[in-house]
Amino acid sequence: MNGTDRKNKIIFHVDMNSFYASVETAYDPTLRGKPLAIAGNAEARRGIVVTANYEARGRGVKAPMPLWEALKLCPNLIVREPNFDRYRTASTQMFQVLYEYTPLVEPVSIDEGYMDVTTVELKMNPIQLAKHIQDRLIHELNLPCSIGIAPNKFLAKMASDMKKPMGITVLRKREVREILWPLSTVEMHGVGKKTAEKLTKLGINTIGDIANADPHLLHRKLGIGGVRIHERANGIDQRPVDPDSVEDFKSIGNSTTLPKDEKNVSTIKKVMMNLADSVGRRIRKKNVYAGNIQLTIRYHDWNTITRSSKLAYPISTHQDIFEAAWKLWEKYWSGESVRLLGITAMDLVEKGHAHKQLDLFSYDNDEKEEKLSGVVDHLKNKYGENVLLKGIQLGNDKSALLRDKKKRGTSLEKDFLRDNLFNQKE
DNA sequence: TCTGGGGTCCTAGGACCC
DNA sequence: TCTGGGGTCCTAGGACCC
Repeated sequence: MNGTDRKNKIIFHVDMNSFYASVETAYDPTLRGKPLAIAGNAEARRGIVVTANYEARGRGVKAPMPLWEALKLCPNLIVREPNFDRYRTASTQMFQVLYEYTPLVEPVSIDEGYMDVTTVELKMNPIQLAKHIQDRLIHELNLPCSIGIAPNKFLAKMASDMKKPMGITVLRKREVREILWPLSTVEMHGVGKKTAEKLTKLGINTIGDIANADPHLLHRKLGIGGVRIHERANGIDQRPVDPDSVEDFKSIGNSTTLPKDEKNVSTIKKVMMNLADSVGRRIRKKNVYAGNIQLTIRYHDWNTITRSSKLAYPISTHQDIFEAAWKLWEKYWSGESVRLLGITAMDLVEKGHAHKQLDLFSYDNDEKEEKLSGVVDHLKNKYGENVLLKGIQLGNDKSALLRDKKKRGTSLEKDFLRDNLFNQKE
C-alpha cells in the first residue's frame, strides 16, 4: 500500500430503514407487511408520526405528520407508541455488529453511522463487505438497512439515501456530476427548506448549480455554510470518521408538551422538577457537570423562547438544576399559558478526578465540597492541572489563574474563586 | 384534532477587557 | 482623559437533522 492508495478512503454510511418501525416488527412479526406508524398519544398531544414503515409510506404517511392526518390517508394504519429503551437496545446491538469489522465507527444518531473501512483487510471487495454487513443485520437482528459506499462521508450519506429499503449504492467522485448534480438543492444533506428558498432567489435550483456557483457569493449570502455546500456539491468533504465524537456531547436536555396549555404555577413547578430530575440523572450517569442551564418555554401560540444563564460553578444535582431553571422561569415567564417546557444542561464539563482534588481543601461542609468538586474539575479541564494547582496553592493570595492574562478565567469564575477559594480581602 | 423530542452548528449583538 | 481597535465571553435565535 502506498501513499496514493491511502488517500482514497472507503467510507460506508449505514442507515437503518424506518428504524423504530423495524424494531417493533422484529418484536412482533405479525406487524410484517402491514402499514405501521410509530406515534405518541394524541390525547396527550403527542400524536406525531415519528416513523412510518414502507407500507405506510406508500399511502403517503411520513414523519413528522400529525397522527390524524396519517389516519385520514391510511385508515387501517397500525399505530404503536414509541418504546425508546427497545430502540436503544437494538441500536447498541446494531453498532456491535459494525464494530466487529473496524473500530472506526462513528455513530451519528440512534439509527445511522459511518464506517471507515479503508484499511479493513478482507477477502471481499467493498460491495461484498457492505452486502455481508447488511445480511448480518437482517438475519441476526431482523433489521433492514441501506448502505452508501463512497470516498467521503458526504457522498456516502447521499449514496445511502438513493436505494431504500435494503439498498447498497456506490457513489464515486467522478459520478457526482451525473448522479448528484441533476437533483434539486433540498435533496442535499445540509440544505433545508429555508436555504433552498434563498438559493432559488439566486437562480440556484440544482446541486449542480450549487457546484458551479461563485463560492464568494454563497459565502456572502449563506455564511460559512454556503462555502461548505459548494465544496460538498463538488464531491469534496475532508471530515474524518471520528469514533470518539460520541463521547463529546455538548448538551443534555429534556422537554415535554403539557397535556393542556397551562398557567397554573404549581403544576408547572411539578413539571419542571420532573424535568430537572431526569436531566440530573442523565448528566450524572455521563459523569459530567452542567455549567449553564437553559429553560425553554413554548407558549400556547407556539411562540418559543429560550433563556439561559451561565452558572458560577458547575452543578449536577436535580435540586441545583431545578433552582437554576426556576430562577429563569420567574424572571422571564410572560404570564401566558404554556404548551411546552424544557430544561437543557449545557457547557458540560467532565467530572474527572474530583475527590483527589478535594483533598487540597479543608472544607467540612458536604454541600460545599460537592460544589467545589464541580468548579475544580471545570477549571482543570479548561486551564490544565498545573495552572489550577498553582492557583489553589497560592491560597489567599491572588491566584495564578487570576493573574495570567492569557488564561484568565471568566468573570463568573473569578467571582466564585474570590468568594470560595481565596478569602479575598482587597 | 394542528404541529414530538433529542440534538448540533452558526450568527449576531452587546458586554467586557486590554 | 480621549480615542480607537481587537479579542473573548455570553446570550438568543435560527436552520437543520434524525
